Parts: sequence; structure tokens; C-alpha cells
Amino acid sequence: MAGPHATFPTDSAGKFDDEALTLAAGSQRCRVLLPLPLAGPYDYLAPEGTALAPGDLVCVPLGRRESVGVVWDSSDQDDGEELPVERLKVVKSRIDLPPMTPDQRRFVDWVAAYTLTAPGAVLKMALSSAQALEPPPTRPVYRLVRPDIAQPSAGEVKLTPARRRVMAIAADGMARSAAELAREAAVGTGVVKGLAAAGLLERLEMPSRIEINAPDSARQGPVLSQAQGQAAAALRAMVDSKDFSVSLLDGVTGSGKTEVYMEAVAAALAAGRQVLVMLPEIALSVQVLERFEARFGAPPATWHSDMTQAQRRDTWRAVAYGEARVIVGARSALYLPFKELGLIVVDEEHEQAFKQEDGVAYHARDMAVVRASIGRFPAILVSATPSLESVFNVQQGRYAELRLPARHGGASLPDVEAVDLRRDKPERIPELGAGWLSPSLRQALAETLGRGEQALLFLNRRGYAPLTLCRACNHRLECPNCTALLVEHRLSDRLVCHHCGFTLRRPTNCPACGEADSLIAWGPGVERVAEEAAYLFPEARRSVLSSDTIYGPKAAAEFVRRVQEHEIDLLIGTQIVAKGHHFPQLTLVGVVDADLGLSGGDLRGVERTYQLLHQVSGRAGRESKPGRVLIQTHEPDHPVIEALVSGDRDRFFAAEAESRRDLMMPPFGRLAAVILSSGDLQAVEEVARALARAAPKAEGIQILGPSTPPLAALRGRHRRRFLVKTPRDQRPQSYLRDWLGRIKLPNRVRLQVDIDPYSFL
DNA sequence: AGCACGCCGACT
DNA sequence: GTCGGCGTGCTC
Repeated sequence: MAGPHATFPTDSAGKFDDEALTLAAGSQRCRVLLPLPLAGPYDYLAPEGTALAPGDLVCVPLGRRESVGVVWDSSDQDDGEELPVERLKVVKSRIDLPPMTPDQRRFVDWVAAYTLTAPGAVLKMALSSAQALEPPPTRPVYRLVRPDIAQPSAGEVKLTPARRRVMAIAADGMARSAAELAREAAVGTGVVKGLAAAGLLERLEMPSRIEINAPDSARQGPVLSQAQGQAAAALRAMVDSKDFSVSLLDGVTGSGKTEVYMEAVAAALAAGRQVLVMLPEIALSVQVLERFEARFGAPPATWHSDMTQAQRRDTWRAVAYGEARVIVGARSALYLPFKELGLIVVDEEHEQAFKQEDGVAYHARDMAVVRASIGRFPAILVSATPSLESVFNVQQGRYAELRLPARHGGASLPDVEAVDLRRDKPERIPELGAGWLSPSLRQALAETLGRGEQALLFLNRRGYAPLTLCRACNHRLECPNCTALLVEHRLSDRLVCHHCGFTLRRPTNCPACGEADSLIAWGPGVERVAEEAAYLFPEARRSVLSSDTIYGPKAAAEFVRRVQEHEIDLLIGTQIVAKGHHFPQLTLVGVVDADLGLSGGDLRGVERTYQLLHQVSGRAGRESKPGRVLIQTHEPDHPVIEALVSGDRDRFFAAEAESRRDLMMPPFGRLAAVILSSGDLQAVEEVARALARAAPKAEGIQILGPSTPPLAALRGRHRRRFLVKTPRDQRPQSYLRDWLGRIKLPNRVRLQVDIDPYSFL
């Protein structure tokens, strides 16, 4: 790959010390990476008399507009012909922000190469907030012109009592906003402005920065158990070694994993490094934030999709300037401009939410490990049900393993039983139709609620019913844009496509045969289970919890509070309730349908079902009250159910790993998906055939497809898919580059590559 | 991603 | 006769 005759004038200056490499002023060529999906950086000329160094943020002309960009490293790649100097435009300005660090630049290049996407597309994520690059906004403040003379000599300016009070407040020389000054002096803001006009106060523009309270790493943490203490000491040692390492912190719910990794956070902070803690769903982690605040005396900075532009800008800048020391964020926080990152913690590392599917397809857990390796610092993966990938890496000796065996604080593990739906059949309820709760589960609910305790019914399915069917002609209501059934949502009185968001008011007549009142709801969703629960336990205070009813951190916090204060007796929820909340009064968990994730050809379906059910089981019974979990299933002998009932996770993992090994599926082999899509069915099929023909033969590499994925159409686009399977020691990227480079795509067909795919829809 | 250019339908 | 639809292609 190394170009033997690199012609870039500054190349010899030393590519391993690129900070020292400063381009000379004048008409000097420099490469600028733009946040656009282009093949590589563009060449510009540094402005006369300005030195630009790799990492500098710049503003450059681009066509008839302007764009921000980052001065990129001169590569030794032999790109072929360079654009002649006459055609180059001049960099407009250097942006006054800390330069992007070499580590972050390498990370951007690495992710682009790994995911087979344009480096500019990755840079775009790193410059996520366009407004962050603008100068920080200012706010007007007022202070005394002459602090030494608070009272002007009489006659010069008329001093009314109101003005006198303002001057008295301002006498300390501090700058205050007009509103603040006016409030303290009990006058209107007009008085303040009048004094400014009279020349007694001066108006200044103050940069408004967010207040970042420094976390106090010296603060004493909680008393740890012996097992916790050992794990914490191991993690502290990793941090102190200032070297790359990956540790898997593995412990059941309630074993005190958070307290343990907090010690590693404290160690990194004490060493003067920034820390990133990644969570799958920041919206639901109010409790984690509170625990950080309790531990370090200051709330961490947060980063997630649900932020305003202003919050984004302020946080982005605070991270770049090194003011924010601890950032708790969703997967996109990985691309923040850390000045001195020294530790990444990936909590709930097994969660699929870390996998980004659209745009740049990447797995944030894996990229976090890469980021740590580039920055030469530790990464800590945390889970009660680690991914098979991570367990495999432990077995291979790549990751260190730290196990926390028992529940911290003496609470016992819940008692898990399977309910065999083949014998223990839910009864039909005349008023409602089909029922979903078996007699055993009903009885357990009655007992729990009767004791004044809380119960949770878990069903990982939003809405009222997953299928609407015509009784007369058997027509199924489908999305017009996707190969998917419309899901009935009774709360919003609509039929909804969960893939594209298409909605329809529930029709009274069948759209196919026109028969009136023939449409019936088929199968359960959480809303329907809630309806049954309302019928069976009318006095219980119920709440349905799904992404439809809990949107954003505020709603999540409110829900947590209502459960904790026992304003709700019976929760009916999707996976949104499975996440780590602490509900001491919740003693019964009923899994309505454990078989949901077990059918279908999903590679990780079995693993995911185990993780999800294990997690939701962990909601039952903490503190002193024992918990009980009832799992309704048609397959009580399924390894997942047996593992949950027996609590023998390791045996289940071993069996699951064995079946993956037989198929050479991840983590024993590598997968990449190539997805073609187009509004034009013939065009996709044609390209799929052409691609199949163009596939080069290669030792050990298998091309599966083209096949029609379950979601044969999505958002009005027809889809076809290839899977590329390679041995573990052979990355598929170079093969894919070669293969995909052989055919020219027609414009209306889009090709998307997903390395390490998680979804097979 | 923008923002042009470009080549075919309904309007003042 | 133009205004404008968004297909196609380029931006150092």
C-alpha cells in the first residue's frame, strides 16, 4: 500500500510526528478533509502568511459555498495525479478551536477504512454540531465604568433612588446581566439600560459557556465488597499502566458493577485524563447520572440524540477544551473531540443499540476498543450478559475478565420458572376474545398485587396487535412502502408501520373486499395485554411502557419516580423496562411470550432473547424481598429457557458458541452484508445479477446471495442482499473493495455495506 | 451534502 | 412563450 514515490513536499518531514509538521506559509499545498462523502481529502493552498498544521479546523471555499474541514495528514498513498496548483483554492480561515488530535484523525481514518465508507462521512460524525464551530455566543453584561467611584458627583447625572440602588449593587465591580442587576435592585431593566446610556455602566459581551463542574476524583467512594474491591483494584492498575487493554466486567444485576468501574473512572480522572462512559440508551439512564453525581460531586456532561443545538455546541466545545472531564453518552459520543481521553467504559456492552445500521454502519463497542487502542488507554466492557463476541475474546486471551459473582447487599436471585403454554393455556375472555395470561401467571399476579407489591408484565411488542386481518377474505393489512405488517396502536387509534412510520386510521371496511366491520386484531402487543390486565385486576394501577409512551429522558425519569413511589402497581412494558432500574417493591416479572425472538433466521436471536429475558428477570426482587419470574413459553425445553431457569449461563453460552463455531459464524468467522436498494425492482435485480457474476473467486471466502431479505421492500425501495463470509483471520474489506469496484452502479440503485451486520431484516 | 445545470410539462 | 419538476454530476 505504501507509495514508493510520494511526491508530497512535506512528506519527508516525518509522518509519525505530524503535530510538528507545520506547512510553510505562502502558496503551500495542504490536504483538507471535508465532512462530505468524498473519496478523500481535497487540496487547498494555505493562505499567505498563515501556517496550517494537520488537525487544524479550517473554513474553505467549496464550489459556490463554504465548508468547514480539517487539515488532514499528508498521506503516502499514491493517489495518482495531483491537481495542478493553479486549480487550487485558498483556505479562507483557520477556525479558533483546538486542533483535532492525531489520535482522533487516525480514528476517523480507521473507522472509514473498516466500514468501507468515505472518510468525510466519518468526519461528519466528528463535527456533529455545525454550530459548535462558530464562535461561542455572547450575552450582554453590565458593570461599573469606574469601580473606584460608585457614586458620581452630583449634578453630572441625575441619580434617582432606583438608579442609586442599581449603583449600590454594581459597586462591587462584578459584571451582571441587565436582568440580574435589575432583579437584585428591584427595578426594571430600563433603569440599567438608562445608566448605561448615561455612561455610568458599561455594556460588555461575555462569552456564555456552560458551567462544567469539575468532578472530584479524590472523593471517597462507597465501601466495596471483597470481590468488588479486587475488580476495582485490577481496573485501577489498568488505568495507571497508561496502556491499551480491554477488560470485561461481568456480573449479575445488582452485583455492583457500576461502583467498580467508577473506581477506574476516578483513577483516570486523578491521572488528568478525560473519561467516556457509553450507554445504549442515555434516555433511560437518569439513575446512572445520579450515581455519577453522588460519586464525584458533580454531574457528568452528557451526549445523546435528544439534545438541542445549543447543548450540543456547548458540550462539544467543553470536550474539545478539556473542560468536560467525564462524558456519559450514546454511541455517537465516541466521535467527540476529546483532548486527553484516557478511559472508555462501555456499559451494557451486549446491547444491540450500540450497532448503528444506517449511514456509516459501525458497532460502537468495537470502535471503542479501536479508539482505546489508538489512544493507548484501557477500555472496560460491562455487562451482566456479555456478548458472545466478548466472551470469545476473553477465552482467546485478548480481553481480561473480571467477574463479580454474587448480588451485592445480600439480596437473593429471583426464582425463575417456565410456564408451559401447551398445558397451562390462557383462557379466552368473553368480553375481549383471546387471552394471553396463563392461569399460573394470573394467580401469581393476584398474589403479588394482593400483598401490595408491584409486578411487571413483559412483552417485547409495541402497540395493541401485530396483525390486522379481514375475517371475510383473510386480507392482511400491510404497509404500502415496506414488506411489513401494519401494527395496530389503539392508544393513538392508528395502524402503524414500525419500519417507515407510515400510519393509517383504522379502516371500518376491509380495503380488499370492502366487507364492513370484518377487521380483527390478531396477536398481542403490550396495549392488549394491558387491556386483559385491566379486566382481570381492575383496581390495580397500571401503566403501559414502550417507546410510544416514554419518549426522552424526562418521561423516563418521571416513570422511574412513579414506580419508585409506588404510584403504579402493575407495569406492562417492552424492552424499554428491561434496562437497569432499581425498583425495590417489584417482586414479580411475567414474561408473556418468551418465544418471540427464538423463531426466524436471526443469527443472534437466541443470544439476544437470553440477554433480554435475563435482564428483565433481574427486575424482580431486589433488596430484602425475594423475586419471582414466570416465563410463558411453548418450548420449555429450549436451551434459552433452561438456562434462565437453572441460572447456568456458562453452559448455555458454550452451547451457543458451539453452534456458531459449526457454521463458522461470528465470532468464529467474519460477516459483511451488501445491500442493494432501489425504487425500481428491475434495476436492483439487474445489479444483483451483475454483482453476482463479478464476484471474484477467493480462497476461504463465501458469497451468499443475492437473496431477498425479509424486508424485501423498505420505504418504497426494493432490496436484495449478499452476505460475505470470511474466516476469522481474514478481513472482508479488501475483498469487498476489489469486488464492488468492478461494477458501475446505476444512479438509482444504492449500495450499502454493513461490516459485522447485526440485523438480517 | 448542497448547488448547479439540464431537459420536458402546465401556467401568466 | 416561460416557470419549475427533480435526474445527474461536481465540488480541491
